[in-house]
Amino acid sequence: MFSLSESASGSLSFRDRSSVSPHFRPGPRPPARGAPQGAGDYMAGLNPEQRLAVETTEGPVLVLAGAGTGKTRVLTTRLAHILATGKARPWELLVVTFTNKAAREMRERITHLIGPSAEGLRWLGTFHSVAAQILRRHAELVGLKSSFTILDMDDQERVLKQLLEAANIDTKRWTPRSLSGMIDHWKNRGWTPDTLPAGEDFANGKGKGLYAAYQARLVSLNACDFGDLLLHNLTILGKNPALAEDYRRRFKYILVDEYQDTNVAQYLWLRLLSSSTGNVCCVGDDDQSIYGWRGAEVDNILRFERDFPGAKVIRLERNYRSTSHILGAASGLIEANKGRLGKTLWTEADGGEKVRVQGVWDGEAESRLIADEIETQRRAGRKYSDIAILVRASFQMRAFEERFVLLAIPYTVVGGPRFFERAEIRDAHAYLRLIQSEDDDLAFERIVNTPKRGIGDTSVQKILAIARQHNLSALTAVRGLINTDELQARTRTALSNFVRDLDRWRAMAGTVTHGELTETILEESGYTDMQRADRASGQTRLDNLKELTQSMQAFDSLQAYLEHVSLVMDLDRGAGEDAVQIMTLHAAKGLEFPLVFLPGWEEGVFPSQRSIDEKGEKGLEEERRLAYVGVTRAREDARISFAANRLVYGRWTSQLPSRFVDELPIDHVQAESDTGYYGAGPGLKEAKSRWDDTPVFGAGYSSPGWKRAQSFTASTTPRDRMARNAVIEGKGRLIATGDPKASSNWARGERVFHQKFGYGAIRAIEGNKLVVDFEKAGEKKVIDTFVEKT
DNA sequence: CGTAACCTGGTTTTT
DNA sequence: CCAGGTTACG
Repeated sequence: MFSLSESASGSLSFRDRSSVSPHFRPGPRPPARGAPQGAGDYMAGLNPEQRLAVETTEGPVLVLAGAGTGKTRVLTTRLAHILATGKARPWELLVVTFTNKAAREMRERITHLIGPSAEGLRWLGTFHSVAAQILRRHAELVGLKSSFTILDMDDQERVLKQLLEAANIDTKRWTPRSLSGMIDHWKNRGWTPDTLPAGEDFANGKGKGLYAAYQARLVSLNACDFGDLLLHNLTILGKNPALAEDYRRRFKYILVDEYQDTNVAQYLWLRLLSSSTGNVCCVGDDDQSIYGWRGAEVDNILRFERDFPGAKVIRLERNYRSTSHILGAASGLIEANKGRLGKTLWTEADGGEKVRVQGVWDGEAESRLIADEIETQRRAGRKYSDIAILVRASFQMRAFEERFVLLAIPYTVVGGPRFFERAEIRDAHAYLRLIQSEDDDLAFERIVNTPKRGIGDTSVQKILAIARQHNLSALTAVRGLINTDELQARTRTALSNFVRDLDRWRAMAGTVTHGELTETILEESGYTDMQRADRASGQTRLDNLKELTQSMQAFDSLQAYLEHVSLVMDLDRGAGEDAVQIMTLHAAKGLEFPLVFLPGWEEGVFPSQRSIDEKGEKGLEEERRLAYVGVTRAREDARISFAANRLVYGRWTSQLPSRFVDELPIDHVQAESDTGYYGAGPGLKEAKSRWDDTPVFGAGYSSPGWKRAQSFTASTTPRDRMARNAVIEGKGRLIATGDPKASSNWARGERVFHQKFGYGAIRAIEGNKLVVDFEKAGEKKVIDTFVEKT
């Protein structure tokens, strides 16, 4: 499945030959793709701005590429152009992306344009994989061996937990996870323990010390984490100007994809590898910056012209993906953001369907609505794989999955737990790592008693304590402990068997393939037996392990394989089948679908409460960009929905429609509501409210939800009527009727009835929200339009 | 040393 | 509500 090629210098490049569904291939449509090769031909079909972006090779360039404007095409053509005109040779180009998927796609497309010489693009990869390549060459400058291992988050947290415990810090109050987040954040900003600014801290003054201790521990494990790959680069290049100069001369042209998602460390790294007048081309879209929460600085792209004086800015604004209504809705939405460079997307694809906005009673009704619509579309000839459901958070996925299983609609969840994060895969890797490196204490801990060998926690702790005392690795310590009286006889026997097995496997390593070796280890260690005994999920895990041993065969060294796994490997699962795609909005970036459903546009869900609480206006703007990304994924049809009630963590909560719904320009939107929270105003004739004629939900449906909706429909309180007549105001935007400032006609202590919660008394009034003490359901916050006076 | 009750926290996620 | 982790017991 994976092919590996070794370039002259010994560096490795990987390509995944597995086929990928065509819908995962973004790219401009009208100009024919795959133009015939030959000098100049690669330019055919580019529009003037795209052509300019390709031909402006000298000096700093910022390409602002809006959604669906053919960004990848421009990037690859630009590279082809530089190579075809002989301005540089493949190994003189530095090309960085964020994801492996993007890197892989770029390599494929360049290969398509220029042929096999694309193999020479040694410095094309993710920030992290390129940084890892550089770090392996100079590892000794930061105290590592060039064979260092790269820890994932799990390992990282394990180390941190030990450090926290050693420092007698309450790991409940100060969790390893939050410390790991903190350290990550520091590394993202380019701060080492020495340069950590005052004020940055963890656990009341222990932050700096813990950070330093963690770094020291990593060195002793001959390991580094993801953040270190870049941070160590900064240290090495910063302290060795001659070396940095060397790299600057080497990289004649630098190309950066998704520049809006770079963090400070990545920015500094780029600055070290380029001069301010250098040939640096950054491509991005400030409106699609959605990774601020993990350190991305939109500022980097907003500041580009100041950072690189004389930089040329080229805007790609012609959209080849979506209809004008979709584009209009998305553009209107994003206009509400302040900090942006500004772009106006346009298309020649006029008309199409307006973006449909639908309000429903609850989450269940929402999934029912969407599932029904999918079936309708299916009958009309649309493929399942043309349809995507994009959610803000993964908890929203379950409702759809349940519904789809019920109706036998095929679906795939994109993202989710990753193959290499599964316990069984990590266990197998731990065995391999321990064979590879005696120092890998983390691997030792992981598998010393998996499967059970009678080496319990107390024994392991004792071993680790002794190892630390003598400054030895755990495994080395064990070799000694086998022959002393410090451990119980039974434990010693178990340990000595374990060590003997390890040594035998290590001896085998040279004589058999990695796949065979892994199979032998898993069999002889009893690991497979352990899984076979597990009726519940043992078979799945064994299947996963089978897949693992197979994909390993393609690598010619264990070291190469392990590097690939920790840095590069990701599997395209579920691609190719005809199935509805369910994924988060984040996972959808860069993809496109004919029909896109965007459920859960409710305050608190989207925008998510936390992003607003934690980051205020900045967080809100990022959420809005996320909404923009969501809408612009759609080619023909975008459907937004929101529910009035939702089950969150097992509790019913009343929901307000998202402010983003209000922000959609009315000209491009068709709105409907089942609950009356939004309705058809005078100007929205075509969006006939279902209130007046047909029952809210289709006939034949009979769940409690239906009854609730029915009785709710029948209620005629004044506020209900008001709510139904949602109005269009001001500059042609939908305005929610739930006006927080409307004078309340409720009184504290008043008895009310709620369709879902029953009878209760009003405790407090907050704008249009009431805190009600319900007799059965307890205290709840509800929207006033959903209760009646009794 | 292993299992069962209990508790707690709970976006987004790549490398 | 529910998964994962910790504590309390046998």
